[in-house]
Amino acid sequence: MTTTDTRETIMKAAQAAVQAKGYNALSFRELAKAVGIKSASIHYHFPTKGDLGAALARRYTDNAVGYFEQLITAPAPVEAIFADYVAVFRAALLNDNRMCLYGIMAAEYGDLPPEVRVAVDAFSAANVDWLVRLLGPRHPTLSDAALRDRALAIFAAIEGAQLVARGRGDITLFDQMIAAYRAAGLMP
Amino acid sequence: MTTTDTRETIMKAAQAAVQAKGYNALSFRELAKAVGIKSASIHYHFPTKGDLGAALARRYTDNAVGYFEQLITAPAPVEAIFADYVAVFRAALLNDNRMCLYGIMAAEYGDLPPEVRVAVDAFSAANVDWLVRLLGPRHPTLSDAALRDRALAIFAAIEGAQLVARGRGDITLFDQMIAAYRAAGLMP
DNA sequence: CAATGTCTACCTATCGATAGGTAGGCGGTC
DNA sequence: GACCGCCTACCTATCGATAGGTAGACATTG
Repeated sequence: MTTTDTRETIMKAAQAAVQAKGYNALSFRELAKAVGIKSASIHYHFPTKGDLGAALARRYTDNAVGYFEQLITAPAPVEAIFADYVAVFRAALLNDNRMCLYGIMAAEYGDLPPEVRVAVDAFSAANVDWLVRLLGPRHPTLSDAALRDRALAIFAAIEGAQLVARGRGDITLFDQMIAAYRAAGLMP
Repeated sequence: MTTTDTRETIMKAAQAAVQAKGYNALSFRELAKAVGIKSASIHYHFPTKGDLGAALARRYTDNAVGYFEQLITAPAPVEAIFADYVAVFRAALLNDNRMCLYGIMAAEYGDLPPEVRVAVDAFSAANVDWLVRLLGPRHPTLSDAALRDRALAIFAAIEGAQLVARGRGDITLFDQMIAAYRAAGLMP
């Protein structure tokens, strides 16, 4: 197995574990078992747990940014693009009732190594930036600050809906909350 | 020190620790140190960590329900009562950037003992019930189901705002998100 | 072309620290 | 004298991390 393959496999398994049980509950031994190597070999690829956590968050953000970029350049109405955006968060729940990596790491924020924190922060910033770009043309009267507040509020509402729906273990609740947000006029 | 006092002290310290770092990061030794007793003595009051976690969540819900009941019976406009409701979640952030106990435990849901899970679920149910009672008269045209969806969406949005504001370490962001929700018409 | 050195990607074995949990003793109060 | 509240002392399991080694790929050099 090449370096890249194993590194990828580790990150995939680690991300799944964090999304299911949190960063704190991620153990090198369990992770190694899932990958099929020894825990010492994880340290070869990621010297410390903080390195792994930060790499996870960075890759998560990069992947999201890439996909969002692809979405926003598509010749589709804002409503359709936004629906695809929401579907990303919905997909996490569909995947064995897992959380968005950001959401679960944000909850554990107080216990996160500094390098993981900055990587986590980058995800929310990227989402807000993207939402501002998407919604800006739709709200020409809003000030830049008000637009950013709106974007942040939308992002937070989606994260919250995920958090609550996950606790209930019912993905239809997520859909209903998104529908309620839309009905209230918070989202397109 | 009487049983009640120590038990109370343990629960206070435990709640603060969980709200700051999560249930998983709560350790009997650190907790004992904070209280000023030995970890074995914690086990006297709470045989297992699950017992402690469940007791924490139950008390948290009970306290909230009691306070909410007091709020809703006050002769005040819905807007004022709702503002007091939101202030409860704001207060957690003010208290050393901590999370609502529900929010942080919901995020760790996948790694929670069953008895803790049911106690956590009770909190969201209590909030939805209360919000339905508060907002019902305000939305006479909404069906029962739609009203519950709206209540759940409001609760989730507040939790999400707390989660995101906490990551940013900026309580004014929480206020701005709540303002954005209100401006959009999601909340009174 | 063969010997040498270096690199990758793992391994075994172990470290000190800490996790939750338990058995039994000791002093104080009713 | 029984019970309550807390203690000392300990257990097993697991944590992240480290040391040191090895098999094989690959390039370098005489």
